[in-house]
Amino acid sequence: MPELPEVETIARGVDRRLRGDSILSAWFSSYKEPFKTPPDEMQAALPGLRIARVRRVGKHIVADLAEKSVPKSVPKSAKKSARKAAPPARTRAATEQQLLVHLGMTGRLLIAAPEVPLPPHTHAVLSLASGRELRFVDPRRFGRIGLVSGFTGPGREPLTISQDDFATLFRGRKLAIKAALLNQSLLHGVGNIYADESLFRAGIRPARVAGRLSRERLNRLHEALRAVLLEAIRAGGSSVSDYVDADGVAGFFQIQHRVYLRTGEPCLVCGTPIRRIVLAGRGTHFCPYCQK
DNA sequence: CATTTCACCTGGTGGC
DNA sequence: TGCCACCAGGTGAAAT
Repeated sequence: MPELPEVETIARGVDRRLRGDSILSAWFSSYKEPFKTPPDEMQAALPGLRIARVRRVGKHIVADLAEKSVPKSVPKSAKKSARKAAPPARTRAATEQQLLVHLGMTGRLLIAAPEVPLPPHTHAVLSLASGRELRFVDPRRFGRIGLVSGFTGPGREPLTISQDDFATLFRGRKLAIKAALLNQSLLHGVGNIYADESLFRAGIRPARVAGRLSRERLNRLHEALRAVLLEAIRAGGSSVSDYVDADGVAGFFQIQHRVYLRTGEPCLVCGTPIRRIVLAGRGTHFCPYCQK
């Protein structure tokens, strides 16, 4: 399901519910695909960590994990502090762990009570101090979970990149602008829907060579992309709870697509039938009249 | 290096 | 109803 707006919506929902909770234990399925970090490693590392914050980076959901602060009333000094001189500052920042979740095409994060039966294709379950479980479910197994630190994502953020930097990304590139938009090491977070939708709004044919687009057209694309992503985030915000909660998979309240999956239907602006081609291996939808 | 193609999976849909 | 081809919002490895 997930491109930037969906992942943003999910990350916000999980953050609101789980921030401050901590991990008691972790279970992982026996498939190997979903894991970027060996499950036994995660199983060993996760218990005791506190979920400090959950946020989105590109299409990734990042949970910042912190050592559970030890209550001061239990000074361990009596036991061991004498043996090793403690390092002066806890410069933990560099080693701070992050749980990384990529939803692939069909991944879902669910928060449920333990007594709710596990849905089919559940690949990870974190038991939390609050008594709830965070579950990762993914039939197609394109999603990934891993433990990392210092994750910044493969590319630049479409919502915050400047017009100048946006234009620079495509300089000298000979690939189609649509393929460039999908390349996560340039911009991260844009997927097939919002690539098509932003190109439509900017009036640009998906097959145009990225490096040959005028600065003016790139500026228009920059703005169209921001606009459609923000609109989608606003629309998605209303259904976060349905998505994240136990078994409510109501899906997203999506904005109306203007070209995506509208092959043969009339363009909403000029009435010309929307055309579908395959570009960069993906179904690509555009209006042959409005997009030049 | 830049770019393209393809494999990786399961499930839903629509035609026959 | 059953069977089958095709499509799906993702990526990374392999090929070009």
